[in-house]
Parts: sequence; structure tokens; C-alpha cells
Amino acid sequence: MPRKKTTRGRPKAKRTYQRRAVASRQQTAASKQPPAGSWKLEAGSRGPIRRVKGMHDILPKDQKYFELIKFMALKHFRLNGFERIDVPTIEYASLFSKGTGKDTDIVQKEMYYLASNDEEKEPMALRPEATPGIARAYVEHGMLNLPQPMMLYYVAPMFRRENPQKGRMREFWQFGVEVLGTSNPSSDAQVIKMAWDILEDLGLKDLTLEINSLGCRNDQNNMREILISYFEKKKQYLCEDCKRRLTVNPFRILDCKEEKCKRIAEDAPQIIDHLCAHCRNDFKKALEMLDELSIPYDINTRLVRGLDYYSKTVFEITPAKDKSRQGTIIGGGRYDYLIEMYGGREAGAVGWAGGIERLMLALKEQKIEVEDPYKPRVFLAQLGEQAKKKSFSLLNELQKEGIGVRAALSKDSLRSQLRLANKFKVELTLILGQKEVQDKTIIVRDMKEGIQEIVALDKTLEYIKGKLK
RNA sequence: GUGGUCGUAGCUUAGUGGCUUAAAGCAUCAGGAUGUGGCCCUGAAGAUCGCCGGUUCAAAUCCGGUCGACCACCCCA
Repeated sequence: MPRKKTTRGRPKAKRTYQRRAVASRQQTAASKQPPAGSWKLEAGSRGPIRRVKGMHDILPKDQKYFELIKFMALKHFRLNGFERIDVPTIEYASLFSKGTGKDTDIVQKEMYYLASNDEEKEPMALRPEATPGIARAYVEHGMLNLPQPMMLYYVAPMFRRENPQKGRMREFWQFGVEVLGTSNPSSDAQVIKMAWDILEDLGLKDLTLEINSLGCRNDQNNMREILISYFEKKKQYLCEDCKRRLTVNPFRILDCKEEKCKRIAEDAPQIIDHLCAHCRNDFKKALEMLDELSIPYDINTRLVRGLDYYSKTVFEITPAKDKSRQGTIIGGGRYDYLIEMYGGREAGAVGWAGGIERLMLALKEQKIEVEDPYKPRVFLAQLGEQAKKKSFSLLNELQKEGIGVRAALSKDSLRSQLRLANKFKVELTLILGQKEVQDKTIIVRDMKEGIQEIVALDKTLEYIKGKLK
């Protein structure tokens, strides 16, 4: 009997909650087929507000990695004379189906299409990668008439509607380069060298560069025939996916993960054995330049990349320990036919893209420490109204000197301010109380030694600079 | 898109033969004899037990569904 009394509150509260939930679900159901372009903006009918699947926040604690990667990339891009380009997040979907390839996974099953409120308009999509947009801009703005090659870089988020995993999100950041308007293999080497330098400069160890050549258009057509006739004979032993690939893209069979396909692929004719003299020579030149630059590489004859526009040189860089495919940190290659396909003149191009989130994971994995250049070194503690006012100008002076300084003007207790100073791990704490304001002095406390000294207020800056050396 | 594992405070976890007010550590905030950090002590705040539904007098706990994270496949950075 008394138990009943205690439980009464809960179901009652719950019932009202349920009623609300049901009501909102009905609302969603009703708005499931809205007239085009008039989607209702509803409060979250799925309960608490949260981020959408596969999207992520880059939190303050991770920004040091995020910023460092961007900084390092920009440093090498600029050093090499590359210029920045920013292209739109939204493009016509056909840009990608023509360029990236309508049969690729990226376009076929991962692209975010925009619901248009005007049926007449051409379908649009969120960019899954940057290269097509940049090639489009190159043609559209007549950059072919500028001194060639154009050397461009970008840093921007991309969108792919994949099943999320670690190191694989639906919105993720890429930085990358494109050299447009030349088919000279020295650009291949130059671009790879830059990627390598950025990664090494970040402090990453055990990097592996895998490289291959897919050959020119003719080579690819020939190779296609050769592969089809080879695999056709063994078709019955291939996995279901590969049977399909045989007609769509036989090159993909080469990097299938199925054991039985692997075995067959091992003995398959290799692309580099069937390159024309020109492509063979270009590949050789590129490799020789990498030797010259002392960049170690593994020729992986089965490296086939999943974007249709690639030709000739293709490559991927991974931190060696990570054998999973998500470990690829930078990937790219040559695409000599894309510009022409977009209506430009025949002009070669190479580029690569790096995944910032994946690099962040690699930096953490390898326990690479990132120093914050604005790390606070001084804390200013204050007591009393007079001191608080005085604090502003003092903070200002220190900041002008480029000294990282913190204060907690919202706190009044000296103890809690010192506790904060300790958490910030500052080297010095300045204490400005009423007494000090009157005497025109300040206390400088060495946090490591626990010693403090009284310094004349107008000598503070000098004194601190001496101590921080 | 397919398969597997998991889902309790900000974080790491405890609690599942259904039963009072869901527990702890770390982190947060406020204090600890008058203006001094770390260690220590006291206190406060913080949980729709992922969400929805079912079974039941009673569900964090049992059942179904769903969402999400992670892992594998696929594929990419």
C-alpha cells in the first residue's frame, strides 16, 4: 500500500511525455510528403537536439592539431609558389558525374543531392571532393591563358554520405593541391615532394608512399581489354562484386579484398608492363626524380584509385602501421583529360588531397605534442575594485609585448584565482591588490619555485620579460 | 548499402534473479580564521539509465523496434 504511493508520480509524468511524443510524431508523418520546396522547419521530433549522423564538431581541445595541420600545409604551399583557390560547396551534380565518374561509389552512392524547389533546375550536389570544381573554375575563368601551369591549393570541407567510422565522416576537411596545364612528370614529383614535406614537418614517422601508373587513355583502353579477357576466363572463381566489376571497371578487381580474387589478381597482367613507350618513360622520369629527392616509394602495381579521371601516375601515402584503407592520409594522381572534358583545351594536370581529420588521428596515434604559441605564461590576479580597473591596462601592455596572459576578472577570491593560475600552468602570477595599487607596486610570484617578489608597478614589464627568458 | 559489438552524469565506470531518493572516481562550481596555487578536507550542482513502444502493481534491468557510436565489408581523405 505505501509503495503504491511512491510510484504514483513517475508513470504520471511519463504519460504526459508520451502524449507529446505521439503528437509530434504525427506531425512528422503529416509533413513527410511536402510540396517541393516548402519543407517545414520543425523542432527535433527525435527527442534531444543533437548533431546529425556522420557530422562532427572540432572541439577547442583539438583545435591545436587542426590549426597546426592547416598551418603546415599552407607553409609548404606558399613556399612552393602555390596560390589559394576557394570554390563553391555546391555545384551542379553533373560536374561530378562527368568528372569523378558516374559509376564511382562517390557519385553513385555517396553524393548529397540538394532538393531543389524548382523542378526545372539542373540537380545540384554538395561537393564530395574539390578537384572537379577547381578544374571547372580553371576552364570557366580562362586560366588557360595565364602563365602555365597554374599551381593552386585549397583547404575546405567535403561531403560524402558514407557509413561513418573512425577517420571517415560525412563532412570532413581536405587540404590539397592541383597543378593544371602541364603533363610533365616533374610536376608529379614536385607535388609528391610537397605532400611528403608537410607530413614530415608535422613530425609523422613511418610513412609509406605507394605509387603506380595507370597509363594514358590508349593504355587504359588496351589494358581494359587485356584484363577483361584475362578475368573472363576465370570469371567463375571471382566474387559477385568482381563479376559485376568485370563489365563496369575491371581495374577494380585488382584491389579486391576477397581471397579468391586476390589470388587471381596476383597473376593478372600488370598495367605497367603494358604502358606505351611515352607513359613508361614519364613514369620512369617521375620515379627518378623521387629518387633524387630521396623520397622512398613502393611501386604497387595493384594501386587503382576509385575516381574515373585518373590517368598515368597515381599515389597514396599512409602511416605504415595503419594497414586499413582508412589509413590513407593523402591520395592523388594525374588527370590529363579532365580539363578537356570540361570544355578546355587538352591540358594535363596532377593533384592530391589530404584528410585533416585522419591526420589529426595520426598525430595523436604517434603521440606528437603540439605546442600552443599563445599558451599563457602569466596570470594576473586582482583584488578589489581599484586593482580590477588597473588590471585592464596592465593586461593590455603584456599582450602588446606578445606575452600570453590570462586573468579572471569575474572572480573575486584570490584563492580561486591562484587555483586557476595553477590549472593554466603559467610560469608567473602577478598579484595586484589594494595595497599594491596604493604603493604603486605589484607582487610577482614564481609558480614553480613558490617565491614571490614585490616590484614597482612601472618596472613590471621589464621584470617579467627578464623572468620569462 | 550489408553484417557484428556497444549505448547509465562532461569523462571513466558500478548497478541487470524487476522494488524506496540510480552509485563512485575524475572534471566543474562554492568554501576550508581574515590577501596566496598544487596535496588534503567539506559542500553544491550535474542522469528523460540513447529514443519509442510492449509486458508488469512496478522496468536502467525483460521483449520488440528505432537512432547513434565503433568495428568489418564496400570505398575514399
